[in-house]
Parts: sequence; structure tokens; C-alpha cells
Amino acid sequence: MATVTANGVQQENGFSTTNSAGRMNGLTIGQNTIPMKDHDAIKLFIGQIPRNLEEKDLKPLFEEFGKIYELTVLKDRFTGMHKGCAFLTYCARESALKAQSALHEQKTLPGMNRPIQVKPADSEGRGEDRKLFVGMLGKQQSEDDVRRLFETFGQIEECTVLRGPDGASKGCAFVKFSSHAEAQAAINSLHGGQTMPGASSSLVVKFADTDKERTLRRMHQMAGQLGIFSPMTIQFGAYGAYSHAMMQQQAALMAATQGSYLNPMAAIAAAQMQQMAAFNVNGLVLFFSTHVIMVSLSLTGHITLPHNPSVVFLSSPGPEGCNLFIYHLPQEFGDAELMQMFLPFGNVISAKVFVDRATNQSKCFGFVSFDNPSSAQAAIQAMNGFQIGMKRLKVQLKRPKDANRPY
DNA sequence: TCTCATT
Repeated sequence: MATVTANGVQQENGFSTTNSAGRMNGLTIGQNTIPMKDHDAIKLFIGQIPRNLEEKDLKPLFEEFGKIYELTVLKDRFTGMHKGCAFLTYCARESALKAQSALHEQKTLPGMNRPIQVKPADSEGRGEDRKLFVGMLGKQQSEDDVRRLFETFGQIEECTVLRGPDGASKGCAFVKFSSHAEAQAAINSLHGGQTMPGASSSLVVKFADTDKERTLRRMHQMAGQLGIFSPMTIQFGAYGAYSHAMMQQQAALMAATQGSYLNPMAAIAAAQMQQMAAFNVNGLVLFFSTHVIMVSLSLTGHITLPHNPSVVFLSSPGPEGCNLFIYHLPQEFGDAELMQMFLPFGNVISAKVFVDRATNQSKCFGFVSFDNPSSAQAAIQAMNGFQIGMKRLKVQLKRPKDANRPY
């Protein structure tokens, strides 16, 4: 077995390696060289990449600064869509530093209107606990003005004023300090202090949104765009690890059953469901045919429904062959959870869990109706025998009302 | 008033 030493190439049994400052950075076994990276190598995040550029197109640009250990363009896991960014690890730490200083914000790739980003990936440093959001700035205040305002509190690593497509300031900025304490000091001194010229209230200085909050905001934005205003809030039945698992199942189901690659809306919804699962945010995505009609969620374990719940709970059963009988439901499942579980398979026109009148407890069975028989069949195929907790669902066509009962 | 994308 070969070993890497601090300062030289060592050979044993025909294997050779190089050190962290080495020229080759590879483990050579016979004719083959397996790339090796420094122990202190930096994974870089590359942003503002045109979506038509793949790894092979990007390689030449970055190879100029050293041997590449790994270069991965980020793709959406459901749609395969290029996300416009990548991760890059050089074999040598030094190469990463060189690339960063030569390229970061220094050059704009064709078709992009912002310069390329080359900086350590979030996974490299500590999270976003030292990044501030600054609101209520004057529209004419530049990056430099903002820097001057914050520089007394510590080392500023990044300062960006948010601008619209026309370059006009949105009156807010991000300021990243080198430590959480510096950021906190800035908040303590500046938040709610002076009012900038042209601003409608005093300066806002707070920690920037976390990923979780950002996801929430986007969901709400989307809900807004879909015309869901004045929602009412109802309690969601399942929490924590359990709903997390449900979300992931939903996402997987959507991807599998809706043929996401052919159905962009389903893919988007699946990706969002995945996000909600990742953040353990409860939510509900409703389909109407192939269209997402509602996305809603909250951090508090509530879901929101549109004010006209007729969209959600149409109660008439569907035509024959469209109605399913579901048994072995989890005790905590209500109508909403039942519906949620079957939404990936088509347009659910009703979902009803039977409740014991005396105790108000679920009887652990219910009915789901689709608007067409093939959705119902797809649901049976996918969900009959589906394991939830210790139980397996029983999903079958509901017997027609007038069916003869032999006994 | 939360970029712009972080496996």
C-alpha cells in the first residue's frame, strides 16, 4: 500500500503518489493515474454559468489554473435541468485560490448579465450565520456606501446591493462578515437607527434568510401568483419525521408516476415537495389535471387552504371505476392527508376518511375518487400494499352501490 | 426588502 508523505513522492509496490505541493497529484497504478487532491483542497462554487455549457465546455476555462480533481455541473434531480452553477475541486488548494482571484466577478460568460462567481462552496465555510440582510437603504447608495456603514464592525467579505434588471437599486443589500459576532455587532448598532434619504423607515439590519425561510418565501410567492389570497389555516395531521417521510414519498411518487420528464409542472411540484421534505416543512401541493393549483405551507405545522375550499373538497363520487376504497390508513390521517397521498395519480375529486361519530377518531379507512378510471388504476398499482409505518395500505376499487352481495 | 444557482 502506498502512503503519502508530507514532502515527497514515495513509491512502494509500483504505486506512486505526490504530496500536497506535488507536480502530479495522482496515484499511479501501472498505466493508470487516479487523481488525488490535497487534504486541504477547497471545493469551489461556480455561479453564473450559461445553461448551455456542460463540464466539457467549462473544463478548458478552469484547467488554466491547475489540474482539476472534480467538476460537476448542478442539475435538477427531477427535470435534469442545468442549474446554471457547478462545483469545482482542484487537486491543489493553490489552484483554487488562483482561479478564485483570477475569475471571481472578473469575467462574464457569454449570454450572462452578471459576472462569473468563483468562491468556496457553502459546504466549505460555516453557513450563512454571518450574512446580513440590509433593508431600507437609499436607492442611490452604492456598495461602497454600504461598506463604509458596516466596516467599523469587522471584516467584510462580501457586499452586494440588490439591483433590478435596469441596474436600479432595490434599496437593500447583503453584507457578509468574517464572523457571526461581527455581524451581530452590526445589527446591535445599526438596526432601527438612522433613516436613509428616500427610505420610508429606519434602516433594517438582520441576518439574511436561511434556506428554509427562502423556500417558504418562494412557496408563498408562488401561492400568490396562483391567486391564492386570504387563505384559511387548518391543522395538518402529521408532523416531524413522519411528515418528512411522507413528503419524500410524495416527491418520489410524483417523479415516478407523473413522468416528470414529460410534465414540467409535475417536475416542479416534485422538486418543491422534495425541498419541503428536506426542510421538514409541512405543505400541500394540489394538482388539477396537470396543473398545480395550490401550494401552501407554514413552519408551524399548519397548512393553508384556499378560501374557496370547493376547489379542494369536491365531494361527489366519480363515475364507476374511478372510486377507490382505502383501508389501513394511519390513525392520524384526515381527508387532506388522504387526498395528498393520491394526488400524484390524477385529479382527485374527493377524499373522505371515515370517522367514528362517538369518538371523532378515524376508522382508518376511506374513499378516494378520481375523474377517470386510469388514474384510479394507477393509484391502485402504486399504492396498494404501500407501507406506512407498520401498516400496508389496501387500495382497491370501491364496490358499486348496487353490487350484489353474496352474503 | 432576501440575489442566484450550493451536490
